[in-house]
Amino acid sequence: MRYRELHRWDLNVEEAKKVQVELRRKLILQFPGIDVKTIAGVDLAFKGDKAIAVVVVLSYPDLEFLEYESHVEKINYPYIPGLLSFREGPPFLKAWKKVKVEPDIVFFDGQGIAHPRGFGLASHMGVLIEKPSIGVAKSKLFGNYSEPPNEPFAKSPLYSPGGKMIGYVVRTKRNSKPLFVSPGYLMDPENAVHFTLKCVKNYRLPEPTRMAHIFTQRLRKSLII
DNA sequence: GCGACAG
DNA sequence: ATCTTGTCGC
Ligand SMILES: [Mg+2]
Repeated sequence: MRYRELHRWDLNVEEAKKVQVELRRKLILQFPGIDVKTIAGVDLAFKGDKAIAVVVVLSYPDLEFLEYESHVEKINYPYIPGLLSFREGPPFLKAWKKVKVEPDIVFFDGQGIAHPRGFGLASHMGVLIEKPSIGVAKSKLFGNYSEPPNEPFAKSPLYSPGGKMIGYVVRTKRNSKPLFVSPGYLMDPENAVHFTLKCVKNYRLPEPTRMAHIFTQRLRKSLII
């Protein structure tokens, strides 16, 4: 699959934040009513000085395995809250380049627009690969919310300090911590939650993300630093 | 200055 | 994210 090279990656904190502010104008927070037949999940693992990126493509709505691609390279950026895409973006894009089955939607393990500058990992990658994307994070980075009831499918809106609704806090499994779901690119909060829940089976994480995480750990254990 | 802080 | 074994509870 292809992607756009809109900026450099070897940037300091100030420059990286500037890129986020400049690129966020390209965001389209509306889902184009397309026919969804495939959904991809993305995740990364780390070992020593290596970053391991995995992309898994599943059929939709059956969620059957279609393709798995990975890429291993040297870690080139530290983890800085708010700048996750500069650490995980480059390895992911190289794995993405190897994908052959076209994904209609891509799930990322992190935030979409629920971000200090409205441009989290899912939004950033969505703009570069020009695909509808959704941010499915396991914890909060930005925003205010009230805890959703302890029932499967319960959800409560996530708001930015200014009062704008930027996503939903979703309970995908009883007695499990909720997920922070926000639209990345070519997506809206309602559809982001819709597709996330349609991809959930008997686990907290939606299948595309869960599968990508499993493969990422499997590859990590078979990797010799 | 202090607390928050995706992975 | 990673370091790490068992243990508690649904
Ligand atoms: Mg991850």
